[in-house]
Amino acid sequence: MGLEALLDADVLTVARGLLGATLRSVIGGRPVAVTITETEAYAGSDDPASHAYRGRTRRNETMFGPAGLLYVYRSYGIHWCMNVVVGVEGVGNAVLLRGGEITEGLDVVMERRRRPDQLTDGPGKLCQALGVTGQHDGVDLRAGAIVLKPGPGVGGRRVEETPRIGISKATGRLWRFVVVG
DNA sequence: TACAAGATTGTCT
DNA sequence: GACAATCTTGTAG
Repeated sequence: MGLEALLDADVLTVARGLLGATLRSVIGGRPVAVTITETEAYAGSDDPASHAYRGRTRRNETMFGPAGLLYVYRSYGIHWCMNVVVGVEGVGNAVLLRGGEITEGLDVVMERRRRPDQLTDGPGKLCQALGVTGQHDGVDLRAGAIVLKPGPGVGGRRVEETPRIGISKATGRLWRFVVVG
């Protein structure tokens, strides 16, 4: 599936479809690329766990923009988390990127993160690895410092569906997708 | 205007 | 396993 078609699909379909896709950033002249292995879907006004549930605010404004934008927000005042905005403009659907495997720029990531282990096994770490911060909120993922391109898929690996992490509402929804292995 | 809670992570015990 | 760090939003007074 091409990127355009994927971004137009249902948020759950996109969350699953982004597994195996490549996310590449060139920030400060240093390229880093990862294969996405973990995502979570957030469905705007229909989802009590979503930032967009209570309507549009200054912070989540990007979520209501057109599909293909990057929504970056600050978590617990310290970390950055990134989402891919999907669906129709004005709805507030987005897919949170939680984890990936580094395929390019490993040395850059090692330098950015103090610990050599656990490089990209969480949303905050993934952002730090790629060099993504709040100044990248709202950038277009088709062209710019950060580019998203659909991959060949997850291959033969199994995909797990589990409840989302770190939320207290709507935990019954299996909207987290993880590539096993 | 004040305060509690949150899509987290790193450090200390 | 517990807790601090630190900022934005929503709700209460």
